[in-house]
Amino acid sequence: MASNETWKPPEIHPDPTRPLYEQFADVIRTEIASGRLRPGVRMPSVRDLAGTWRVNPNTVMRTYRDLEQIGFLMTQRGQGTFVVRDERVIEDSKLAIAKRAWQQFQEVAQSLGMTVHELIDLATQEEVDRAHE
Amino acid sequence: MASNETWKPPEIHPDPTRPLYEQFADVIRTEIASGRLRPGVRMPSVRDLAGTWRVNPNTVMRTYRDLEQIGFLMTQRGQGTFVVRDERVIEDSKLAIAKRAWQQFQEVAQSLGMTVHELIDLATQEEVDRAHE
Amino acid sequence: MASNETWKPPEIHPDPTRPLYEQFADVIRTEIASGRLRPGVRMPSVRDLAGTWRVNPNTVMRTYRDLEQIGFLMTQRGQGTFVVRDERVIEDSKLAIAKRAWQQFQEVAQSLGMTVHELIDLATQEEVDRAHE
Amino acid sequence: MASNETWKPPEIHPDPTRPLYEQFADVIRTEIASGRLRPGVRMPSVRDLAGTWRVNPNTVMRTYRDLEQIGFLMTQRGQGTFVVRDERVIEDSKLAIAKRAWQQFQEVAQSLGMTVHELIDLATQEEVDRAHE
DNA sequence: GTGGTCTAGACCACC
DNA sequence: GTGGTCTAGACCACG
Repeated sequence: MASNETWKPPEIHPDPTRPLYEQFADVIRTEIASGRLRPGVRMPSVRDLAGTWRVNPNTVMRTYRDLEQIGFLMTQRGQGTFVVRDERVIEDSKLAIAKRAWQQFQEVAQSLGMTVHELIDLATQEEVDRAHE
Repeated sequence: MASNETWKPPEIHPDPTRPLYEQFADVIRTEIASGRLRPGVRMPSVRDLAGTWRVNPNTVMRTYRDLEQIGFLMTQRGQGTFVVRDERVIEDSKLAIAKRAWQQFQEVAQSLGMTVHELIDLATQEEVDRAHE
Repeated sequence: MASNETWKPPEIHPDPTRPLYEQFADVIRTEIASGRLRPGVRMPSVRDLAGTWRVNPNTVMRTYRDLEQIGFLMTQRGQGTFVVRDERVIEDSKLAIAKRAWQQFQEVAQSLGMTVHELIDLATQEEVDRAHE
Repeated sequence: MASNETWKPPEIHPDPTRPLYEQFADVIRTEIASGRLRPGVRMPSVRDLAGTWRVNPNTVMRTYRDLEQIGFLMTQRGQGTFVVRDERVIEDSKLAIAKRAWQQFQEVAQSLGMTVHELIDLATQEEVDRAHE
């Protein structure tokens, strides 16, 4: 069932203001989405990855658990943790993430009484006003 | 000097995963941005709002303090807490909120290895996929 | 004992972030130091000044009490409150205030490990650095 | 990643008229500016410093939070609180402190109806007056 | 009456 | 172990 391909964990540059486990999940998600981490590949063991990234194993464990919950990884007891084989599951997960992010963005727009387009315009326009202060 | 308008605090539905004081600040920000809470209006006293929302006064105080620091509210000693009169400050704060929301959205896109346009397309065009289930 | 001269309280523009009684004391001190309020002149009654400035009489009372303590005013029971007659007392008070302000400034300098001259230079130089950001 | 240097908290002599958390922030700011507390050093834990100074942990936490907001400290979740590494941030903060101190000094001068130069002269040349007492 | 400070102590998230 | 949130309640400064 396991693929023989391997995966080389990228270097990390953690932002100390966000939870590590969350940033690690982002990294792995990106690796999967970009195709560098392919369906069916076996993930490094929690201990190995924790060693590579010089962090507490509990932190990596939490990352794996979260990625399992959103459907990117699956664990087989005694065998290890694998990238989910069915690409459709991954696509569905990406879709769920996209929808959630978009919904949150819409909520901010609504909370400011604006449309999403107005909000994007506001966020991306460079402040000309500041010039004459 | 103070406005005689009043404001009726909306009902709250706290999300247990985020700090109350933060969610309260979001609620008040929304009320201001939407025009329901207008510049110059006096806020309910810390004790009153704490009573209405059934929380500890310190929690409301923390919310008021944070909103004061980012320029939404101002306190007059012994008089109460007021929505800032200067609309420009509010506009500036809206800009900051917009930029933050947009940045978070961009980060999600990046973590999935997509552009923001691709992410928006994905989030808004899911009906096609559902057809073949 | 009382002078027949009178004093017309200036208009005030309170800064809502500082105690009123403190700002009022500043105003009266300035009036005395500038010669507009002369030694021996009888101050308005607490009620009158509170009426003129539209504030709580307790606030004016606190101001008078503080100015009495630093030697600018003196109260004669049943007669009212007067600007101290002896100019030397006022000069001494000014000196005390000056020394205290200067000492505080020196303490800040020391706390930053700088001389007062360096601190003044730092505070008054316009930031050239900011230009290239 | 963290520095191994340590820091011995100085003794404190609280002034009962000012908030403890504010005085604590002043103490720490002084320690940083004077070089006794160096960039990257780990601060004592909230609980430890509260024990050393015999105050409630919440009070120390408030100090740390405020110093974090103005850019002196930074927190790493589960790891502790550290003096910010970037010396530029500290220089900026020093500038802000200098400007504030100078502004307060100017305000005193204004409240006495004097220029800052006259105020400095008055504060530093009092020995002449004393001669004729 | 208003906001603000401080304490004591419980409970949680993170590493 | 770390910091962070929240509560309960006392006490103070201000107007």
